[in-house]
Amino acid sequence: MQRTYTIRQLTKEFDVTARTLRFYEDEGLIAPERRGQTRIYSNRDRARIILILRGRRVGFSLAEIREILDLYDTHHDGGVKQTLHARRKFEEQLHKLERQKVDIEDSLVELRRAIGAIDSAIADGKLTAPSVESHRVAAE
Amino acid sequence: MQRTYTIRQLTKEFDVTARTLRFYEDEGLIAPERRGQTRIYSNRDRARIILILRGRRVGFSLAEIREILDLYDTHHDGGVKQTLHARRKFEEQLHKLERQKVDIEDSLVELRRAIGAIDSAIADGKLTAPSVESHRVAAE
DNA sequence: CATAACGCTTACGTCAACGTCAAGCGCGAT
DNA sequence: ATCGCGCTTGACGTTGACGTAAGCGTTATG
Repeated sequence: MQRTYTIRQLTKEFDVTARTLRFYEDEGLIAPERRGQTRIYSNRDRARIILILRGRRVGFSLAEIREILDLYDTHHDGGVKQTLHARRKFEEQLHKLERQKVDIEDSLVELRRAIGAIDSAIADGKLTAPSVESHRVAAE
Repeated sequence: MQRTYTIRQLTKEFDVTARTLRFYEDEGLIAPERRGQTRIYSNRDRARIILILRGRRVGFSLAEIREILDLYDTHHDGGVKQTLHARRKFEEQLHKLERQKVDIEDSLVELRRAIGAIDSAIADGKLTAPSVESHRVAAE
């Protein structure tokens, strides 16, 4: 198991640009070490990137993602107050995602219905007629 | 069942600004009629708005949403080619949403795990100690 | 040793999705 | 008749999430 990664390795693995990874660093989402100027990414950094990209795919803003990452970092060594704050935030995200899941399932149902309708129209031969633009429209 | 709506009614119903609805019109997502200058939204417009907002919530861009709406409009009266194009596009969206659903489910699992961990820490009384900032830290 | 290949910083550019004025029109109530 | 309200059309501003170009240092390869 590799311990460290260059920026280039990660860009290829996750299909993001180096600009993006540096930007995430500027925004405080990751903090790779340096050997001189050069960034050295650890497995921890890599794990965070995976979380970031998944968060991005499900529609979280970078600010929200940063907040979650911070909570994961700090809710252990903070006091009760910090921990309860983290719990509340986690539940917020939870509810947001649950709503989103419903939206997605509804959309999936509709899309499958639309595709099914197209397929049965094709099966019924209702679409074998060429379009309006057909060059055979007047023959028959 | 109401047949038409003012812009204000819709902004209240869906909690969006009038600016947003006008913007969607500029972008070709809806096309309400006019009584003079004033926009009159039909049930069809309203249905499209519902689709737009749900699409937005699940992370589609307005361009993607417009494409889908256009497909719903035109794949009926187009020829076979149009219809098959629509089918392909619908399947693209379908796969995108399925991937997204997996991401969401994974995120939900993690969030529930994190919340569960917090809860058991609390139940075990491992969090009753005040934070570092405590005013009683030196007494004992 | 020159020239990629990779890495860095700084800084301006871009695109989507609206927000935010500014200025004006129609119209029902006072 | 004018007040204010709601609606309208520009047009510029803003925010998030990067893209892109300039310019430079380091490593490796023919």
